[in-house]
Amino acid sequence: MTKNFNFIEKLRETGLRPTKQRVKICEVLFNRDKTFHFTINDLVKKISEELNEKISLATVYNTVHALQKKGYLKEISINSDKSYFDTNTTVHHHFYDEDTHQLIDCDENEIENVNVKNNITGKKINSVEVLVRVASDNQNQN
Amino acid sequence: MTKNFNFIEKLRETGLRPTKQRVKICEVLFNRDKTFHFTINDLVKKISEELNEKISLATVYNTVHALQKKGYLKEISINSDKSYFDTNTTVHHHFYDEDTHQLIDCDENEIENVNVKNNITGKKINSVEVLVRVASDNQNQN
DNA sequence: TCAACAGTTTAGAATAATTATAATTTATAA
DNA sequence: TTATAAATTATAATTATTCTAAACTGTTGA
Repeated sequence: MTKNFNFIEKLRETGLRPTKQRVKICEVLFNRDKTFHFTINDLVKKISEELNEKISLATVYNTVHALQKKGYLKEISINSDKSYFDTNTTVHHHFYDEDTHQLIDCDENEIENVNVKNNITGKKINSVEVLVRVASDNQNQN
Repeated sequence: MTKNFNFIEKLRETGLRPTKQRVKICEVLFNRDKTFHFTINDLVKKISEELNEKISLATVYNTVHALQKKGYLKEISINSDKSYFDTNTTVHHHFYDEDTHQLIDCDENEIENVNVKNNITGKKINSVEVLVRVASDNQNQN
């Protein structure tokens, strides 16, 4: 049950013109139960799988960045060769599975509040986020 | 006072052949008081500034990765367009100054131990690291 | 309703970081 | 010293991302 109207409204509210492509990208991103973690490549793949459509790479980049700038998406740095995005835009923590390269949200109560006792003078803290790297117990040589 | 012998020994110990280039890179990286945070580009620049030498880009990449694999360097992900490395290879936390794009080590006592209460089943925790993003108080529009 | 215009999309070129290749050179063990 | 395995190098290739300029589309207001 796809409620595109939602997205059209949402996009309009933030001053993004609700074009066909943007609405479709929003469908793929936000019509989900769970948070969606993805790279641009994942997203392009999903679009062609789920919608059977081709949206130009440039448009996907533009749209994702537009959504991010407007606060609908959050960029997450895990490794340096790719950008990950997260549909959960709140400040929250992650597990990163080094075997499968999967990113998993931490439940709020899985990590205690992190207490930063000192800060750089003259600066304000924008976010405090924890990355827990996990891997299967065996393959740890070399 | 450059003690290359140290590096020659150290490299040899871990099974890295102490070539001219590797020893020079080690000098630049490890003959410092403070932890050194750098991108490959920073490093290449430092090499040509401090040693007045040109080491091929490929060699710098290879060497940095070799050092990293052997545990002399640690890779850190802040943003996705570049790899940062850190000569402090212990598990520790960082401030990232979003204005200047500088990475700063947290002192051990600046952040309380992070308590991860739940883990992904079947996986073991490799590291738990905090990134505190800071920025100057003003420029926060858009 | 429709014209006009600004904002979008698009394919493809350009760029930047990184990795691969293959020939040459070097460190080291015998 | 010499053979050989490993390292270095310049350069090409690759990959992720951004830019560009032309074509297209959503929106505004006459």
